[in-house]
Amino acid sequence: MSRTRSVPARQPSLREHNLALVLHEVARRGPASRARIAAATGLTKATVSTLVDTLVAGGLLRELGPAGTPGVGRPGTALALAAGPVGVGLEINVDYLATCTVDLTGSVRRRELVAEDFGRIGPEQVLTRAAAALRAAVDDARAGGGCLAGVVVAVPGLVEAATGLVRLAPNLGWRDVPLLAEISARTGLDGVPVRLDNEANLAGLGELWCAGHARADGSPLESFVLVSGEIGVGAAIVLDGELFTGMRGFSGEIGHLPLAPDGPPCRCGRRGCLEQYAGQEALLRRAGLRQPARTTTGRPGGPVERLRAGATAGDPRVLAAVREAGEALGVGIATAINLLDVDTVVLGGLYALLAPWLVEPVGEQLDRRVVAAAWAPTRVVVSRLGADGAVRGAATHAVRTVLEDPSGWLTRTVRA
Amino acid sequence: MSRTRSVPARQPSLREHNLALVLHEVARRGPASRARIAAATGLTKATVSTLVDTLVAGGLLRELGPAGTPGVGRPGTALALAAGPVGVGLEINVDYLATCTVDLTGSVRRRELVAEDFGRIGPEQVLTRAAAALRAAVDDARAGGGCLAGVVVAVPGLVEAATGLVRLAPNLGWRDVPLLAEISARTGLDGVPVRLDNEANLAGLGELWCAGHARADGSPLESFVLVSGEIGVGAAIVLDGELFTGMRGFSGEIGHLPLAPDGPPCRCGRRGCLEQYAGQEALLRRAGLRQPARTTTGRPGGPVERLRAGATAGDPRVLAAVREAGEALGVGIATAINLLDVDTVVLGGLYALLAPWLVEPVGEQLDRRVVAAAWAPTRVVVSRLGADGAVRGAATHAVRTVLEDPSGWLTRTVRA
DNA sequence: CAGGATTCGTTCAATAACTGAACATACGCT
DNA sequence: AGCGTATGTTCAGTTATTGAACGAATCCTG
Repeated sequence: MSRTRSVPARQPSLREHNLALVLHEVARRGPASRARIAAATGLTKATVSTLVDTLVAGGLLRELGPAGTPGVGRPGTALALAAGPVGVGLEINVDYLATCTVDLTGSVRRRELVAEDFGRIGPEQVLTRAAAALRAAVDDARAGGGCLAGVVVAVPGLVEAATGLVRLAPNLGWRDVPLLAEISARTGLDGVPVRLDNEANLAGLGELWCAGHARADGSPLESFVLVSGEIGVGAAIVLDGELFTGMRGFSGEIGHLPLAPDGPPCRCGRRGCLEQYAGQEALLRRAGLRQPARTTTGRPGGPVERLRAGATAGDPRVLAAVREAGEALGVGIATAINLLDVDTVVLGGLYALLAPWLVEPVGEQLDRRVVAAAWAPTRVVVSRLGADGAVRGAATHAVRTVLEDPSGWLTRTVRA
Repeated sequence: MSRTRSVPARQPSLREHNLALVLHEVARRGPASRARIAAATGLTKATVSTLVDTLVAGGLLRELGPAGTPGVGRPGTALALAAGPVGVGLEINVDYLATCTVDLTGSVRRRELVAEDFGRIGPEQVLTRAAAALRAAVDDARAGGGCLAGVVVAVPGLVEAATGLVRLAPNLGWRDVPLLAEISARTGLDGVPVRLDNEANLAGLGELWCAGHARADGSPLESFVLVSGEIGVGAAIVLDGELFTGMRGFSGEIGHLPLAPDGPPCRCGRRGCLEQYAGQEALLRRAGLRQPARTTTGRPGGPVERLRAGATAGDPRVLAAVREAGEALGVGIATAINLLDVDTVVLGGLYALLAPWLVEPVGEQLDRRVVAAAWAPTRVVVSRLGADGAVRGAATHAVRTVLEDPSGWLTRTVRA
């Protein structure tokens, strides 16, 4: 936001701002007439009319025809988001590859999931498969007449968005992989913006945009921390409806929070990290379940399902392990909340599946450890997208650029 | 920033933005001619001229007369910040009360410090003294012809900026004190905006604006975490030149980060909190120095000075205590950095005074525990304002509102 | 020392975009 | 059928930036 400050505001800046304002209004509150939009935004009916004209001409809004709303007065013609441009999300994970195509309205146009163990084969081959899957999604989108707004790739690990590098993805066995360059080279998507982000971060955005969470007063949930349990433990920080990525995109690394100086040894070289209590492998080990090949969240028959089944059946070892994980997680989340002062925690990934057994121990720790708990009560909710969050978030993130800057999008597509 | 999105941009919005742009340019890079400002901001010379006219008329800029810069071409007339409006900061602390008056250029007009033990007397009396000190500062500022832009009050504790309440200030023994209302009632400053914030937060802003820190490449330091050691341990989070306060202003509570489940008991009811290793009282106790009356940072002859003297003299108990505090602090800071991904830590308050003995252990822990350390090296620097930070930050914060929104300031002062 | 080169700041017509009011349109109600 | 009401468009008016032209002030050069 400070970046905006250093750029001059010319006349067209007004237009840009107000176009986005109108489009956002429709996106948030659904179809509405010009008059209603004017009232809601504070713009004049006249202005809204001209803005709507350019948005309709640009394929971002469409008229629904005379509204059937009964009432006195001339009925307005409702305006809704046009399907218009689409965004594509690609998720590369340990044991599957997923793509997702989403249009402006947020509806999913296409989903694909390729299951395969990617922890075993090298980055080269994974990237080839990923590029093929992406290519298929893009071709399909274009065949369907959609204009491609962008692509966002989700990877579990330490991701440097600015350079497009995957710095460290322990579960994939990657280190300093130039993912963006490789993907671009293998798909040849010229002119299409391709971005990269952490899987937990994108799951956070998915939860923000696609899950329809609401606070107690009905307003949308716009600030929260999503903790995502996989092999590691990651967190997405969403503040005022925006993802907080940190200076280089490395925010939310909560997995190696030290809990006990003499706890179990961690692969990071220290002891007693959160991951050693609440990570997937630790959880399985402590629950007494056999350690299988590395697998992520919630495949049927997978290890997490067995964990869930054990908990449901009342297996005392499983219940104890999950409770301990919940307590450890609660300590970690309390630390994050003390630092960030957000009031909502979303349990994601693995934790969404184990939520029934986690909510209580987590909540207990929060009540005990959040310094401002007396004045700022915290809420624990469960992810509604589960393992889908990251791809959904990625695809929506891609198409959302149009919503954020319709003016830029319009000029770009007119040029092309 | 999302808040801005929901408001229509009218014609005057351009003016507001560009006025701020021009004023910021002068504030950041010092006196400059109209032509230079135009080049730097990207605005036209014509536009800059009219903007400068209104800023000069409003008393925010002044002409320095023909510039003596040698060179071909007609010399420009340099424009500099006018002293113009002033901001007043008031700090209420455990053993002193401080006020500070700062003008637009950032220079301190007046400082006052009243030493007294405020931990012993109730809020009522403290507020009366504080109001008197504030009243004196305001009267003095007005007598000097300055127009008062605002007042900011700094308090060590959990502060709810939105309501003006001090929720919890353990060192003062306060709980749910309606500070803003009380101060307003006792000073009768009608029409002057009075705000409230946490002492550590304001020290962070002081460091941001008044200390002239620079990164390795010479650019100003705009993202950092300031850890401030007093009786408790607090942190200010500054991101992209803006203070991050959290949803309700409770961010940065790092003092009760759990380090060891079986560590020394803490007044919060749990064990092994950071405060029990790195807080002032714990530090004194562990160093084997007598526990005196509660006193804050760095009064000559005070306990912190004795600590410093002990370390300088090489007292092994003191050195061991300080090193342990540094290690504990390092763990806490590493946690914050893993979550936030900032690259600089500022040691403030007590820690600024003990910095020579802290930098090494803190740095060691950061190298070991920051997950992204290999790609995102962290830097530890020392506060340059020390105990002055909070008042300076508060006063500057007050006057900075004018810099952020000159247009609003101009209309407000014309009305008055 | 006169003329050219160069940079600074102002003036003025042109342009972009929002506003407000007036007006035509379309519907429900009596 | 006619009135009241809400919608959407048209048009003149206002605000603020732009671009180009111009006078002003200084340095450099022959």
